[in-house]
Amino acid sequence: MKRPARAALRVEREVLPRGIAARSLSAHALESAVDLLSAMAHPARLRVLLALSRRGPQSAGALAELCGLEQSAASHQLRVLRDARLVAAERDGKRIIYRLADDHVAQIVEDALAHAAEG
Amino acid sequence: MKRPARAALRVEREVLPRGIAARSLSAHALESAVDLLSAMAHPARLRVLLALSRRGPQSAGALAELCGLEQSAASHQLRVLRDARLVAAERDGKRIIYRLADDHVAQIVEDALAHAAEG
DNA sequence: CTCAAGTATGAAAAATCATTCATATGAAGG
DNA sequence: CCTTCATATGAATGATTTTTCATACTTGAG
Repeated sequence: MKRPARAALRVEREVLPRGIAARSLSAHALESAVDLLSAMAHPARLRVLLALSRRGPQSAGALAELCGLEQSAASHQLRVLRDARLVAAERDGKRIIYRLADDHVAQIVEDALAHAAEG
Repeated sequence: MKRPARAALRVEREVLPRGIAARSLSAHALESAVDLLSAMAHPARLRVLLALSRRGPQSAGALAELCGLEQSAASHQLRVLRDARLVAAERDGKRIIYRLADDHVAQIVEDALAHAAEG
């Protein structure tokens, strides 16, 4: 650890009723970000996202098998991911094909893994 | 059932037929990533990270005020962040100064917010 | 040594989340 | 229709997290 010893120590007594951080970005954006992260913060769901990221769109059943999940469990997790708009679903005959909602999702997943790999 | 694969690393589940994910990603890395994301996936904690990212190192008390948290609550959340190694703490007199553990953390926070802002 | 400021900790209640099992829906084929 | 495959849903239980309150620790001042 390094010592700050500089201006940082001076900053604390500013009059901020409820905090700048609380206001400087919309509460909605922060909530959305939390929802996004919450949806990713689960082993099975992260696996699903990773599988979609690396192998492309897959059916619910294929994802279940790829990730070692029971059918029902997979479906529940996929619903969480869908609700959080991390994945999109499309029916194809009997199957339902899932894909990542956008590139940003893959980006965050990869960043998180990269960070984890370092530490 | 799972069968003994080559000893070595303890792989919790191996149900991926010829899975890229199975090989290229250790179960440990995935768990670490989940821990990282879990620690960020909370409104108060994300606010703390954001405050640290945008305003630099702060004392526990300053963070509490910036984020609109009670002392005890802030301390509990800071412990979660510390345990997950997202922040580092350093004592300075009576105060304890927190800072982001590394740039990767800020990166992920900003990515998540960027994504949230879009959708 | 005593006190106050700044922070941390522990325990218990409350809230949220995960897992499982059973059942329901919807699509295609006979 | 009836059956079967593929997927979703709901309810119940168990586990984990959050929140709050009270209290303890540490440091600098006097």
